[in-house]
Parts: sequence; structure tokens; C-alpha cells
Amino acid sequence: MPYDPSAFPPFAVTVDLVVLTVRRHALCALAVRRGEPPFQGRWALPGGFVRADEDLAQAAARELAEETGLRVHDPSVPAQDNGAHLEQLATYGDPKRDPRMRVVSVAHLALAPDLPAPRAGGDASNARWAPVEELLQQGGYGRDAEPVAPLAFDHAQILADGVERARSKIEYSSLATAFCPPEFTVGELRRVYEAVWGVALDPRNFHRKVTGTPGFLVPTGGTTTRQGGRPAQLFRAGGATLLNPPMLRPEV
Amino acid sequence: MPYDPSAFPPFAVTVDLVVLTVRRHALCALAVRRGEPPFQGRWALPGGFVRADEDLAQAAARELAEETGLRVHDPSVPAQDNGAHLEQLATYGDPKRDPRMRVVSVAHLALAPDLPAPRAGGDASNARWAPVEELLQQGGYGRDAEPVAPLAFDHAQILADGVERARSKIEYSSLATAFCPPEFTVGELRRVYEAVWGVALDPRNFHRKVTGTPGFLVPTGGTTTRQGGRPAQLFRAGGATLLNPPMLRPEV
DNA sequence: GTGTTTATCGTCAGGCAGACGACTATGATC
DNA sequence: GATCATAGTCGTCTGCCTGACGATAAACAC
Repeated sequence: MPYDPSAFPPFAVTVDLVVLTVRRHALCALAVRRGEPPFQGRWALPGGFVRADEDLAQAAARELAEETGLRVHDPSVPAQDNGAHLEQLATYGDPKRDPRMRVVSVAHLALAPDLPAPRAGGDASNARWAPVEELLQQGGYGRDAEPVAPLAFDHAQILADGVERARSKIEYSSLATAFCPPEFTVGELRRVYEAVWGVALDPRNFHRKVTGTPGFLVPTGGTTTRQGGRPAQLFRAGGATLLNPPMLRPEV
Repeated sequence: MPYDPSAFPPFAVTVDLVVLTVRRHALCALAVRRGEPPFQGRWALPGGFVRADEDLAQAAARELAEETGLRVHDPSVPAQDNGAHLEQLATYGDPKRDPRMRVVSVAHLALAPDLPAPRAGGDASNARWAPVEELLQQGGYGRDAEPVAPLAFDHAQILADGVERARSKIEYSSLATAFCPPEFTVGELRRVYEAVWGVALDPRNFHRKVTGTPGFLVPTGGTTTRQGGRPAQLFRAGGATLLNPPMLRPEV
């Protein structure tokens, strides 16, 4: 059977981004305000169409750079840092997910250290970091008791999936360091885990565990008192990507 | 900015399936022979175009049924069984992955108990279960020393990703039971783990562990001697999907 | 019966995790 | 400068889980 272009329906393919960071002890995601229908004026995840000559990962990295200015961390350059972590999350293709046409969206998950301020085409009012619980409580009320509309499209589901991926992945991988600046203390790393999991962790057991896991942390020799209290050692992320033994998320 | 159909390039969207089963103590995947170019005559993963009104999961379930006759296990019907497990794996969209046109493939992973014989449009010579190592050793030689061509497209990568997903997922979920018939013994379940991981496990420790993990196995009361030796208790899969504590894959 | 195979129960030592006490080194406050 | 609050770091103890492995049980083949 020869190739017949009419044998398959045409799709639009987009990438959507779940960009997570930890700000003020809370797990936050990047949201942008939609400037056009459908869902005009509603908050949504950043994203856009995949171009004709672009790989999916390239498209996601391009969108991430456009929205945040972040460059993607390249694992082949170990010294480099402060780039974001980017990985494919899942693909969403319900026929009715976009009322205009048939769109398949390849969602990606990005983890970034705390950033200055978001920018979306230079207009700050159209992009913000919001705590994920706030974005996920559909139709509830935000921190200042203003009404919050649910995210556009199926983005609440995508965000929930991304958050769950991040929560489980920092258990057995060194991904939590992607939320930290290039040099960080054990306490700062612990606060990342606490924010992502939404629990309190014992500082002493956490310290023992994280410094005892081979390849997780490399001491830089420096110290800092930026958190107050006794000066703390500074570390960089070690080469290990898989943690053995893993960090264990406390009891459900 | 109004909706402009020329603003995005059209894609073809397909689903590809990594269908895994355990046969004769080896992890095997379903492969079909391509009847048309490109890669005519080469082995590939089963798959096909997503239809205009179809969800991605629906398309994958349809392709699975067409290739194997398997129905997908519906978790909302706990009593039912012997259906296959199906989940989305990842999406592959390199611009050059299909020489004909721009194709984005949403790969799915299916786990099935040992089946009679594969069928691909009724032609058995065009579908087979092959050990995954055989399919992955690109350009090597098969069991009977016949030359083996690498899988078509990027299907070797997709298969490798699917196998790795299965290997890691049976660690912390009860997914290994998807490889077993509705009722099975601890020994049969152990042979599944051994085949998927490619290791030997201590029968005594495995028995203790698997029967001690709450919600993993439910005794049916029956026994069987179909494996020879002393009669073994029969179990069904329990309701638990996440294992706590997890099964631990032995040392690398 | 003897041997073989598989299943199942027990024992023991080592390692890791959670709970928590103790001490250290800084900045803030009086 | 003494005191306090804050964070960081090192230990201890106990219980649980794991891996290694001995022992017993119940079927089948000869």
C-alpha cells in the first residue's frame, strides 16, 4: 500500500510546560495569562506549537527560554550549572481538549532554582509564580481571597501530573538540587524537600542521610550564614543521578 | 490574534506499542514485520495512526486488541482480570524519525500474561514474540544464528525505554502481577521478577517479602502443582498498586 | 523407598531509619 | 559583654528490613 496523505488526520502538536520552583517555602509553578480565546484572560501553563523542523525537546527548551530566560542544563557539561532541568512528562490528546481543533500536547516538566521575576513577552502582569495548591484548587480563592478560575484546557491535570512526578522523582534521584542555586547548604536542600513534599523533616536525620549518600553532594569548602545561625557548609550537586539508598518520603 | 490554521504545521500522530510478556523464563516483546516501505520486511513495534475522534489511550487499546486480541484491564472493575495493563510510555517526535513525513509517535507500554500465539491480520509469520535482548542487539544474530536487522524507525530506543520502565516499575508497584494469569503462585511471580530483571532471586526471601507486603497478594485458598514439586498456594493480585516496602532490585 | 523438585518456615547478623539528646557557632537583643 | 534565638552538626539507641542460608514439607519419577 503506497503512502497516502489522506490516510491519516492532521494534528497540531504543542508543548506545554510545568515549570516548578521553590519560593518562600512553597512549591510554585509558572502560570501565564491567556491573551486570546479560548479561555481568554484565564491562567494557563506556558507552551506553544512545535515548529516544523523542531524536536520536541528543542521546542520545550525554546518555550522555556522565551518564558523565563532559563537555559536548559546540559548533563554533558558537568561544571556548568544554574540551568534548569527539563524532561518530558506525558502527552495529552483528548479529542475535545482544545475546542478549536485537534491538538496533541506533549507536556514537559522543568525544575528551576528560585528566579527573580517571570516575564512573558515583557509583560509581568501576564505571568506569575503561583503556589501549586492555589492553581490546583479549581474555582477556589487565592491567598488574597480573590476568586481563582481553574486553569485553562486540561492544564490542571497536567500540572497535577507534573507535581506528582517531581514529588516522586526527588525520592530516588538527585533532582532536588535542580531547585537549588549552584552552591547550597544541607538546610537549603532540606527546605526544598519540605516544600515539595509538604512535610517537616528532621534536620539531623536529613543531614546524616544526605551527606552519607555517595555521589549526592560534593563539599565546596566554603561556608555561608545566609540563613542565619551557625555557618553551614556549602555543597554542589555530585555526579550521581540515582540515589542509593533513596530519600524516603514520610508516611502517607 | 484570531485562530489561523496556517500558523502551525500539520503532524501525523501515531501510537506505538511495547507489548511485553514473559515466555519460557525470558522477557519478550511483540514485533511485527513491516509489509511496506519504509523499512519493508524489517521488524517493528506494532502501532498505527490515531484516528480523528480517538483519545490516545483509546487508540493504543484498539491497536493492542487488533494485534493480540487482548482487552485492556479496567482498574475500576476489580474482579475482572486477565486484561493487559496499558500505560503511556513517552512520545517520540524527532523531525527525521519517519522519512515520509512529520510523525509524532506516542508510545505505550502494555504488559500481558503469556499468550498463545500472536496474530497480525491472521498472518502468523508477520508477528512474533522475541526476547528483548534479541530485538535490542542491533545488527547481531538471533537464537538460531540468523542475522537480525535492527528494529525499524527509532523503535529500538522505544523498546529500550519500555523495558527500562517495566524493570523499574515492578520494584515499587504490583505491576508484575500483570504478567501472571489471574491465579498464580509465589514461585510463578518470582520467575516473572527473575525474567524481567535477568537475575536470580532467593526463593525464601522472596516468599517472605511478597507475602509480607500488605495488599500485594490475596490467597484464593486453592493450590496447584503445575510447576511440579510440593503444592503451592494460589494467589490473586491484591488491591494495592504501590508496594510498601518496595521490592528491591539486586545490586547493579 | 530414594531421589528430585518446589514450597515454606526459621534463624541470625548487618544496615538503615526514626526519635531524640547534646554541642557548636553565628547574629540579635538587652 | 552576657544572654538568647537560630541553624548546623555529631552521636546514640532501638526497631525493622534485608540478605544469607539451614531445615522441613509435600508432591512426582523411578
